[in-house]
Amino acid sequence: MRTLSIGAVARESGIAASAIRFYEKESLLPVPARLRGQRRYDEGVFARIEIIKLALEAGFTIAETRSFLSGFSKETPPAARWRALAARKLEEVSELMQHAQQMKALLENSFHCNCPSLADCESFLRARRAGAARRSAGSSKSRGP
Amino acid sequence: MRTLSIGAVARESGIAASAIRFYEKESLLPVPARLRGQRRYDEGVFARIEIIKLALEAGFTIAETRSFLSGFSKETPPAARWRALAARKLEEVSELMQHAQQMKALLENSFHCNCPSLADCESFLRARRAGAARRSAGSSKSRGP
DNA sequence: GTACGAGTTAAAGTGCACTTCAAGTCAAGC
DNA sequence: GCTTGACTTGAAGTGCACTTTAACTCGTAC
Repeated sequence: MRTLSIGAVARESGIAASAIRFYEKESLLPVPARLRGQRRYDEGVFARIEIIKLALEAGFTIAETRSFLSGFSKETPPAARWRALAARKLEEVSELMQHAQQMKALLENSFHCNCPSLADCESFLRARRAGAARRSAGSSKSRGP
Repeated sequence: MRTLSIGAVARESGIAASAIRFYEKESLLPVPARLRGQRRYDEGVFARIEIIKLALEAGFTIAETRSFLSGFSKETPPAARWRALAARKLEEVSELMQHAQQMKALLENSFHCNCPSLADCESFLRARRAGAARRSAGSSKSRGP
């Protein structure tokens, strides 16, 4: 059975060895077996790393990602806590997507619009209206990813 | 004509006064008029702040947001540079949205899935396949917002 | 046997987006 | 006149996600 060094995992997963060690220290990755003092990983580590990447890229913090991962493990003692986190994060991710969508529209429009000023820009006004609607509905102070 | 103090703008826009000063220092906001040494804003500042918020929430850095804003102003000398930035950012925002979408699916699915381990989880495997497809197509190292 | 490359550690450093602090000015209310 | 509250400044501090550094150990190749 093939086991991999940290360097091999770094190359194949595309994340730095220092980041892998950091994730291990932060308990995002399990402490792997050792061969003469060096970490040895099996293929399963890639699945874990993919989730970590996904979560971090979607704006989860390290602590949240840890919770998320523990919510997935065989033992889920504080199921309620995990569900609450998931629900909250689901909202945040949805918001993030809305913002990204608006920014995307703004960027796309800015190619074929020559508004003299921001205040006249159609796509910007649309985005602003959407933002205002969201704000009046109940909002958050969350900084994106 | 109503002019507003920094405190009023902070309250109405929902961003801290310290952040407004910071944005001014970073040239995201124009230097406003002064009344007895204190900043006086007109209503137009809210439009500007909305774009700044949108851009930052969509993962733009301060420097990129500055470029974005200058791309919108009456004078756009380095139009090519701006278009290049916009195109690049458009890609990044699209990627961000994909990641967010995957994470959303993962979160939603994790409510009614009781996978014994990550490796068995359908929604996770879907996400992983999507990720792998993207990776092989050409990728980035961008950290989200 | 020694140079090389890849790994190990704890601790310090980095970049970003702000916030907080310390020390001050100013106008209004008591 | 003195307090209160909102503002001013530059400088230092914060939290996060890593990276870099320094000093070290191994196994392999020459």
